[in-house]
Amino acid sequence: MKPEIAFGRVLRNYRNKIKYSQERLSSESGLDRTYISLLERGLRQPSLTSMLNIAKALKISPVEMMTKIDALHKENSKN
Amino acid sequence: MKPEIAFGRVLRNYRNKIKYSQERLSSESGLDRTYISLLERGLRQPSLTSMLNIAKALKISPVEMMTKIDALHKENSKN
DNA sequence: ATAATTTGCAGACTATAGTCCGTGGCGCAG
DNA sequence: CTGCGCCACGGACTATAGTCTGCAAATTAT
Repeated sequence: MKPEIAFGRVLRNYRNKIKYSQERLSSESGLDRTYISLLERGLRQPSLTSMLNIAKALKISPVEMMTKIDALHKENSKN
Repeated sequence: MKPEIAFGRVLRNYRNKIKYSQERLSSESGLDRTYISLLERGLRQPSLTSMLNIAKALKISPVEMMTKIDALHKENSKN
Protein backbone atom coordinates (compact mmCIF):
# COMPACT_ATOMS: atom_id res chain seq x y z
CA MET A 1 0.00 0.00 0.00
CA LYS A 2 1.20 3.47 -0.81
CA PRO A 3 2.68 5.40 2.11
CA GLU A 4 0.17 8.27 1.86
CA ILE A 5 -2.74 5.86 2.04
CA ALA A 6 -1.22 3.97 4.96
CA PHE A 7 -0.52 7.19 6.80
CA GLY A 8 -4.03 8.47 6.18
CA ARG A 9 -5.61 5.35 7.62
CA VAL A 10 -3.41 5.35 10.67
CA LEU A 11 -4.12 9.01 11.25
CA ARG A 12 -7.88 8.63 10.99
CA ASN A 13 -7.85 5.57 13.21
CA TYR A 14 -6.02 7.27 16.03
CA ARG A 15 -7.99 10.46 15.71
CA ASN A 16 -11.27 8.57 15.96
CA LYS A 17 -9.94 6.62 18.90
CA ILE A 18 -9.51 9.78 20.96
CA LYS A 19 -12.67 11.35 19.47
CA TYR A 20 -11.08 14.46 18.13
CA SER A 21 -12.62 16.37 15.26
CA GLN A 22 -10.29 17.30 12.43
CA GLU A 23 -10.56 20.85 13.68
CA ARG A 24 -9.49 19.92 17.17
CA LEU A 25 -6.55 17.93 15.86
CA SER A 26 -5.71 20.83 13.62
CA SER A 27 -5.37 23.24 16.52
CA GLU A 28 -3.48 20.72 18.66
CA SER A 29 -0.98 19.96 15.93
CA GLY A 30 -0.69 23.43 14.47
CA LEU A 31 -1.57 22.20 11.00
CA ASP A 32 -4.42 23.42 8.84
CA ARG A 33 -7.76 21.64 9.12
CA THR A 34 -8.15 21.11 5.39
CA TYR A 35 -4.66 19.72 5.27
CA ILE A 36 -5.55 17.15 7.93
CA SER A 37 -8.44 16.20 5.68
CA LEU A 38 -6.12 15.77 2.70
CA LEU A 39 -3.76 13.64 4.76
CA GLU A 40 -6.52 11.34 5.97
CA ARG A 41 -7.72 10.78 2.42
CA GLY A 42 -4.21 9.95 1.27
CA LEU A 43 -3.98 12.93 -1.05
CA ARG A 44 -0.93 14.29 0.69
CA GLN A 45 1.97 12.86 2.63
CA PRO A 46 3.51 14.60 5.62
CA SER A 47 7.02 15.85 6.21
CA LEU A 48 8.97 14.56 9.20
CA THR A 49 8.08 17.47 11.49
CA SER A 50 4.42 17.25 10.54
CA MET A 51 4.47 13.57 11.47
CA LEU A 52 6.02 14.40 14.82
CA ASN A 53 3.52 17.16 15.51
CA ILE A 54 0.60 14.95 14.59
CA ALA A 55 1.83 12.06 16.71
CA LYS A 56 2.15 14.39 19.66
CA ALA A 57 -1.35 15.78 19.12
CA LEU A 58 -2.66 12.22 18.95
CA LYS A 59 -0.83 11.44 22.18
CA ILE A 60 1.10 8.55 20.73
CA SER A 61 4.80 8.08 20.12
CA PRO A 62 6.19 8.61 16.62
CA VAL A 63 7.61 5.10 16.88
CA GLU A 64 4.21 3.56 17.50
CA MET A 65 2.79 5.53 14.62
CA MET A 66 5.58 4.46 12.30
CA THR A 67 5.05 0.85 13.31
CA LYS A 68 1.45 0.98 12.12
CA ILE A 69 2.30 2.84 8.96
CA ASP A 70 5.00 0.38 8.06
CA ALA A 71 2.73 -2.59 8.70
CA LEU A 72 0.09 -1.23 6.33
CA HIS A 73 2.70 -0.10 3.86
CA LYS A 74 4.17 -3.56 3.52
CA GLU A 75 0.81 -5.12 2.78
CA ASN A 76 0.47 -6.43 -0.77
CA SER A 77 -2.57 -5.07 -2.54
CA LYS A 78 -5.12 -6.32 -0.03
CA ASN A 79 -7.44 -3.54 1.20
CA MET B 1 16.98 19.05 18.91
CA LYS B 2 15.28 20.02 15.69
CA PRO B 3 13.91 17.13 13.63
CA GLU B 4 16.02 17.94 10.56
CA ILE B 5 19.21 17.89 12.61
CA ALA B 6 18.25 14.66 14.33
CA PHE B 7 17.36 13.04 11.03
CA GLY B 8 20.60 14.19 9.44
CA ARG B 9 22.70 12.68 12.19
CA VAL B 10 20.86 9.39 12.12
CA LEU B 11 21.17 9.23 8.36
CA ARG B 12 24.90 9.90 8.34
CA ASN B 13 25.48 7.45 11.16
CA TYR B 14 23.77 4.58 9.38
CA ARG B 15 25.32 5.44 6.04
CA ASN B 16 28.78 5.40 7.53
CA LYS B 17 28.03 2.15 9.27
CA ILE B 18 27.45 0.36 5.97
CA LYS B 19 30.20 2.37 4.26
CA TYR B 20 28.10 3.77 1.47
CA SER B 21 29.09 6.96 -0.28
CA GLN B 22 26.37 9.57 -0.65
CA GLU B 23 26.29 8.72 -4.33
CA ARG B 24 25.77 5.03 -3.64
CA LEU B 25 22.98 5.80 -1.21
CA SER B 26 21.54 8.17 -3.75
CA SER B 27 21.22 5.48 -6.38
CA GLU B 28 19.93 2.92 -3.89
CA SER B 29 17.25 5.24 -2.57
CA GLY B 30 16.35 6.94 -5.82
CA LEU B 31 17.00 10.36 -4.34
CA ASP B 32 19.37 12.95 -5.68
CA ARG B 33 23.00 12.95 -4.52
CA THR B 34 22.98 16.60 -3.52
CA TYR B 35 19.72 16.16 -1.68
CA ILE B 36 21.22 13.43 0.49
CA SER B 37 23.95 15.91 1.33
CA LEU B 38 21.38 18.54 2.32
CA LEU B 39 19.54 16.03 4.49
CA GLU B 40 22.69 14.97 6.33
CA ARG B 41 23.57 18.55 7.08
CA GLY B 42 20.10 19.20 8.45
CA LEU B 43 19.23 21.73 5.78
CA ARG B 44 16.21 19.75 4.59
CA GLN B 45 13.74 17.37 6.15
CA PRO B 46 12.35 14.37 4.29
CA SER B 47 8.80 13.49 3.39
CA LEU B 48 7.36 10.18 4.56
CA THR B 49 8.14 8.31 1.36
CA SER B 50 11.67 9.66 1.27
CA MET B 51 12.16 8.40 4.81
CA LEU B 52 10.90 4.97 3.82
CA ASN B 53 13.10 4.86 0.73
CA ILE B 54 16.15 5.91 2.69
CA ALA B 55 15.52 3.41 5.47
CA LYS B 56 15.23 0.66 2.88
CA ALA B 57 18.47 1.76 1.18
CA LEU B 58 20.17 1.75 4.58
CA LYS B 59 18.83 -1.74 5.20
CA ILE B 60 17.12 -0.81 8.42
CA SER B 61 13.46 -0.70 9.36
CA PRO B 62 11.64 2.64 9.36
CA VAL B 63 10.69 1.90 12.97
CA GLU B 64 14.31 1.57 14.04
CA MET B 65 15.15 4.75 12.23
CA MET B 66 12.27 6.61 13.85
CA THR B 67 13.36 5.35 17.25
CA LYS B 68 16.75 6.97 16.84
CA ILE B 69 15.34 10.16 15.43
CA ASP B 70 12.87 10.50 18.26
CA ALA B 71 15.54 9.88 20.88
CA LEU B 72 17.72 12.67 19.48
CA HIS B 73 14.73 14.89 18.92
CA LYS B 74 13.68 14.72 22.54
CA GLU B 75 17.11 15.72 23.78
CA ASN B 76 17.19 19.12 25.45
CA SER B 77 19.81 21.41 23.96
CA LYS B 78 22.79 19.12 24.57
CA ASN B 79 24.81 18.61 21.38
C1' DA C 1 -37.67 19.17 11.02
C1' DT C 2 -33.99 21.99 11.89
C1' DA C 3 -29.87 23.61 14.17
C1' DA C 4 -25.13 22.69 15.00
C1' DT C 5 -20.99 20.16 14.20
C1' DT C 6 -18.12 17.88 11.18
C1' DT C 7 -15.99 16.91 6.94
C1' DG C 8 -15.05 17.12 1.67
C1' DC C 9 -13.61 19.89 -1.61
C1' DA C 10 -12.17 23.80 -4.83
C1' DG C 11 -9.14 27.55 -6.01
C1' DA C 12 -5.44 30.41 -5.30
C1' DC C 13 -1.62 31.08 -2.86
C1' DT C 14 3.43 30.66 -0.28
C1' DA C 15 7.01 27.66 1.47
C1' DT C 16 9.76 23.99 0.99
C1' DA C 17 10.91 19.18 -0.84
C1' DG C 18 13.52 17.27 -4.33
C1' DT C 19 16.12 17.51 -9.12
C1' DC C 20 19.76 18.72 -12.20
C1' DC C 21 23.43 21.18 -13.74
C1' DG C 22 28.11 22.41 -12.42
C1' DT C 23 32.46 23.86 -9.55
C1' DG C 24 35.90 23.46 -6.24
C1' DG C 25 38.07 21.56 -2.12
C1' DC C 26 40.05 17.76 0.48
C1' DG C 27 42.40 13.30 1.31
C1' DC C 28 44.73 9.71 -0.56
C1' DA C 29 46.77 6.32 -3.88
C1' DG C 30 49.83 5.94 -7.87
C1' DC D 1 52.46 16.25 -9.04
C1' DT D 2 48.33 13.99 -11.00
C1' DG D 3 44.35 11.52 -10.89
C1' DC D 4 40.43 9.91 -8.30
C1' DG D 5 36.77 9.26 -5.01
C1' DC D 6 34.03 11.71 -1.96
C1' DC D 7 31.64 15.63 -0.39
C1' DA D 8 30.07 20.79 0.31
C1' DC D 9 27.97 24.11 -2.03
C1' DG D 10 25.85 27.21 -5.69
C1' DG D 11 21.99 28.56 -8.82
C1' DA D 12 18.00 27.62 -11.23
C1' DC D 13 14.43 24.87 -11.73
C1' DT D 14 9.78 21.68 -10.98
C1' DA D 15 6.84 19.21 -7.80
C1' DT D 16 4.55 19.02 -3.77
C1' DA D 17 3.80 20.28 1.26
C1' DG D 18 1.02 23.25 3.81
C1' DT D 19 -2.18 27.67 4.33
C1' DC D 20 -6.36 30.31 3.82
C1' DT D 21 -11.18 31.32 2.50
C1' DG D 22 -15.35 29.83 1.66
C1' DC D 23 -19.12 26.79 0.52
C1' DA D 24 -21.88 22.46 0.22
C1' DA D 25 -22.95 17.87 1.83
C1' DA D 26 -23.34 14.82 5.38
C1' DT D 27 -23.84 13.62 10.51
C1' DT D 28 -25.41 14.08 14.76
C1' DA D 29 -28.11 16.34 18.22
C1' DT D 30 -32.19 18.63 19.88
